[in-house]
This record gives sequence, structure tokens and C-alpha cells, in this order.
Amino acid sequence: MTLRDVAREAGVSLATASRVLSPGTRNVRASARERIMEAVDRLGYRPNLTAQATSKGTTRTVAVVVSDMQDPYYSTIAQGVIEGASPAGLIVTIAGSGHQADDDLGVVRALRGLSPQMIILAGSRRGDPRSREALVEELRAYETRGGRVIVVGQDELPFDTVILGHRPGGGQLATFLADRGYVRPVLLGPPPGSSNAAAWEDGFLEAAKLHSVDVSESDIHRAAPTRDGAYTLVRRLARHGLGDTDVLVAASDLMAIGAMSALRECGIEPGKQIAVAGFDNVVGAEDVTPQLTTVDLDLTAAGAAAVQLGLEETASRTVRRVEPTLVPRASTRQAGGRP
Amino acid sequence: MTLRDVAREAGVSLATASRVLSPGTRNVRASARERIMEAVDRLGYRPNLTAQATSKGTTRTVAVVVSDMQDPYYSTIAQGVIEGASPAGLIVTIAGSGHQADDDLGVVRALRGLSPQMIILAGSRRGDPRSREALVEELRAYETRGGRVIVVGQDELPFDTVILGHRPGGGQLATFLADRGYVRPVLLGPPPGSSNAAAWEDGFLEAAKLHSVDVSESDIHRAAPTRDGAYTLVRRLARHGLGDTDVLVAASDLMAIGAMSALRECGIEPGKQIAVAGFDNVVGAEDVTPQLTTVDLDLTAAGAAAVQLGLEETASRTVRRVEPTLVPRASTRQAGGRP
DNA sequence: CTGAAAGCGCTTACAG
DNA sequence: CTGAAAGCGCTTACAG
Repeated sequence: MTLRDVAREAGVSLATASRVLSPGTRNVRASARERIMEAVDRLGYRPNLTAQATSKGTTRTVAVVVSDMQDPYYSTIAQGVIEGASPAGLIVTIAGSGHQADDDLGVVRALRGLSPQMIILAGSRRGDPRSREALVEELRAYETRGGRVIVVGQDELPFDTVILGHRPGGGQLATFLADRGYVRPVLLGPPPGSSNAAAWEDGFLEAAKLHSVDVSESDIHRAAPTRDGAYTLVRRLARHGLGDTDVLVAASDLMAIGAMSALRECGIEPGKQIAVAGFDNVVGAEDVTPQLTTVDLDLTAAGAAAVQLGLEETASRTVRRVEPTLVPRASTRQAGGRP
Repeated sequence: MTLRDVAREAGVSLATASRVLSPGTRNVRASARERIMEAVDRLGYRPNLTAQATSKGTTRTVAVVVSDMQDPYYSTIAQGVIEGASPAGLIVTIAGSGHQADDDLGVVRALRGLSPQMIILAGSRRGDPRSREALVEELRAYETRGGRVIVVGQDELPFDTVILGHRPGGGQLATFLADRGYVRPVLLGPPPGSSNAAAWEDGFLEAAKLHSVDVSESDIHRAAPTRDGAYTLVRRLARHGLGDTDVLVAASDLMAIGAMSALRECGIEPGKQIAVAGFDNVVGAEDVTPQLTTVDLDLTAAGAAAVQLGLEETASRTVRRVEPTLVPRASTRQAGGRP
């Protein structure tokens, strides 16, 4: 079933059949158009996208690069992309590396060969300068051939970007906690290398300082940005004594949730003896006990915004922001450690 | 940067350059091979996968079709696929529909045009017979052109299949609950149309009957298979009184978690007055209070198994099974409603 | 409005 | 072992 078959069936040339089926519908006589569409239906013709791609140099496809399929942070962005792409008739393709160690570079390389119309980079690992350089170069080359690249999250790459609310969200959280009387926070973040987490941390520390809440380097602990990473870390911390810590502030809900379980197992009631706050507002954040105070990033909107941005032709680097919303819940309802 | 450039740079013909770079590495003199590889490096040549695809009719790509990106059920299978595909040098592409209403058919149609080497169908919506017919036809056509299709989950499609433990898992759970003394279960399932849920239900009911636990049609309630679906349903049920129900058995952890929150808000302590059990063992199942009893399906293994199966040439329909494991936790620790 | 022809970047018999 | 040539399925100036 090729276009040639359709053309023959409709009694026209390959060229006019192509003209009818391609998006940029050129002028074709109505009768011819009809016959062709009929033939398409009758034959069950399905255009070969890869052939279109080698001919036009691009596919009506948007590729999303994520670091970890399993992390709700990424799957929510992906969902937003799907929702944004669907009305535009674009099909979305999600690629992620299986191992933490793999950087985004390899994935982008493979993806480029597929000639998507745009690449949305949602991964947030910063990587060393060397591989960052290589990544940028790879993406630039892709742009040169007409591709669009959109970054979601980090604000450090020279491409059109959708910035999430990590920084202001961290700030809102710090202000909220200070208002509630919490003055001895301990931060649970990922190891260096995540620009999202860095923004969150900066935002938090800045606002904390403004409210005279002192957070020293020794109050910041780092672990793999997963449920288990935080769980293990907090078990260890609790063993050594959490001192007069009055609130645990995690870089993600997943980490916060792991932290809560660890506290509980160490005989510390989360939300009671020590408050807990997360980040992201994932499904499930309101189902743990106590319900988790967090910051909603509206990741779905961010994903959709990325597609929109990719559909536009921008003259220079364009940045779009998605605003965060503080979601206060029971895990920070008790008064602080000190009045 | 095309193969032609590489060939010129290496002083060979397009043909031999192609022979060196293609997987099925035919005999090429070592010196030529070296010069070509050098040229590839020097020029930063990246093969155009879509061109390869139109020429060979297939891409070294595996496409996964899911119903909902956000559901951990699907993202875990996807992760398994990625892990299975990576060593084989296949890049994976995940496609899902944004809306519940869209069936898998449209996605498969679009995907076919991309000529992946295999399509892994993880969606579990059964759809009406008509669209099922169309889906099968579409996939058959794809197979005819050399593609491989693997179904994960449902056992009702005429293709190679990886069967998950919904049926035996449901049975294990029923047996376990009966042993614990629970005799008045209420089931929380999705609306008809999910074959996974149907298998789970069958397995549960069959084993329950074996243990003289009676479950009538009126003990089975249905809602959207999401956290919110179950939450809303259980709020409603609780208002009308849950009677002497002693355990809520949900078709997924997500539903179970929503149910727990609903119970709690209605003044019923989950795990205490009414036990709760889930299915899937998602991240977070051990972080709710009480920790959730569930069944682990090993979805990662299933995803990897699907890729393996797709790599093999099977003579006739081949079925692989992944065994479920019961994970007893605190949410079913109390004695049953009746001794 | 429409067709014949060249071209997209690669692969693969076919003939040396 | 290697090259010239045909072909994959589609698109798009070019010339009617």
C-alpha cells in the first residue's frame, strides 16, 4: 500500500496524490481530491512517515527527553506534552535512559536520527561542563537542520525555555514556614548536578535569610532524589539525632514521603514532632499521613507550554514561566519548635 | 553530513561505507574499515535513521503504547522496556493518548508510520469488539511488513504476549485475606473494559469462593481507575454506610490509596475498622499509613521480557508469564470483622 | 491545476 | 572485497 497505489486507483499522478495528502494542501481540483480521498479509504492507505521524513527532512513528531520514566515529575511533564501536541496533530515520542549514569547526550544523539520536528529536553541533570558542551553542540546541529529545541526546567541552556517555579516556589515555602514559626529547617536535596534542585535551594535559602531563619551548610543533606534515597538518609540522620530540627524540607515529594516513613520508623511522628514539606505536589501527596505540605508546579501546563513554544518561530531566546502555588497541608500544621 | 561525505573523506564508495556502518557488517577490508570509522569521528557523522528506515523498511526502535503516561503501572512497564532495549541498542519510543477516550488504535496507526522494529502494546483497554477488530487488523498489517507485536497484560489478542499476574495475584490476595479472617470484602474496580482488572477480579472471586467467602455482585463497585475515582466512590459508599464490610480490595494501589484517604475523612480508620488491600506495589505503597498490603507484579521484568520476546522469532503465538508476589503489610493486620 | 523527473539519505542485489 | 546502479516511499521545484 503505497502512495503510488492510491494514485493509480484514483487515476491521477503520484504528485497530485501527494499534494492532497500533505498538510500544505496546494490547489488541487475538488473532483481529483475526492477521488484520492476515496482511494485512501478504500485501500486503507497509511502514509509512511519515515519516507516523508527522509524526503522533507522532518517528522511530525515531538521528542521528549527525560531522565527517569518512573519519576512522576517527568511523567507529568510528558503528559502535558502529549496534551499540547495532540491538537496540533503531532505524535509524541518519549525517550529516557535506563540508568542514572547515562547522560542526556546519548539519547539526544539517537533521537536526532529520527528527525523529530522538535526536541523537548526535560532532563535536569547538569552534567560536567564537557558533556554539557557536547550536548549543546549536538542540539545546535539539530537546530541548524530546522529542528526546534525547547528546554523545560533548567535555565542554563541557550535554547528556548520553559522555566518552572523551583526558585520562587522554594521562596514561598521558606516564607510560609517562617510565618508558621519554624526556625530550624533541615534541607534534603539531591547531590549537586541538578539545576532544578539548585534553584529550589537558592530560592529557599534566600527567603529564609530574609526572615532571619538561619540555614547553614551543615543543615543541608544530600541523597539520591528518590523515595529510597531520602528514606535511607533520614534513617541515618535520625540515628545521630536530628537535634532541635523542627522541619524537614525535601526537594521533592518523593523524597519527603520517604523521609516521613523513615521518621516514623525511628519513633518520630512526622508532622508532630518534626514537620515535613515537599515539592511538586504529586498524586499521593495528600494521601500520606499527615497530608504533605508542598508546592504545585503545574507540570502539565509546563509540558503543554513547551509544545506551544516549539510551534512558534522565535527570533531570539524566549523564556516562558509557569507559576508555582504553595499547597499548605497538615504536615506543617503544628507550631514551630520555638515560639 | 551524509554518508556520501564520509565515503568521500575515506576514499571509498558509498556502498562500502554503508557496509561498515550497518549492523550486519559484511566483509570489508580492515584498512578501509578503519579509514571509514576515522572519517565518521572526524566529521561527527550521525546516520539518518529515517533514511535507513525508508530503505530497510524498519527502524531500530521499539514503540510502546500506553493508555496513561501518569499511571505508575505504565511508567514501570516502560522503564522495564527501556532497560531491556538498551543492551540491544534499540531506542525506545513511548506513545500514549492524552485523553481517556482515545483508544489505542489511533496511536498504533500513527506509530506504524514510524516503522518501529517492534510495537509493545501495554494499554489494557479492551474497547468495543468493532475497534478491537480494527486494532488487530492494523497490527496484523504491521506484522506482515516485518514488524513484531508484543502485548503486555491482556491475554486476549492474537499476538505474542507477556501475561502479568493479575489472575493468580488476585487469587493469592483472596486466599491471604480469607486466612486472616476477612470474610466481607468489598471490591473496588474500574468500569468494565479493562482486561487486567477483569483477570484480577476473576482470580479473586474464584479463590474467595474456594475459601467460602461470599462476594456478590453488589459487593463490587466501579469507578475510574485513578486515585480520585476511588476517593470519590468510597466517600459515597461510606456515606451510605459500608455495613459490615471488613476489607476494601482495590484493583490498584492508586485506587487503594484514594480509598484510604476517603475512609479517613469519613471517620473510619483504614486498617483498623476496615482493612484495605491494593494491587501493583507502586512506590509509595509502603509510605501511606498504615502501609498498604498489595501484590507485586514485577512490571519492570515484564517490560524487559516483552523486548526479549520481540527480539526472538516465534513460530506460533508465544506466551510468557511473570509471577506475582503477595506483599503483606499493616493495612490488613487486624483480625477480620468476624472471628 | 497537473505530470514527469529529480532528489532526500541510505541499503543491497548484481557484477566484477 | 568493492563499486555502479536501482530502489525504498515520499515531496517538490519545474514546466506545462
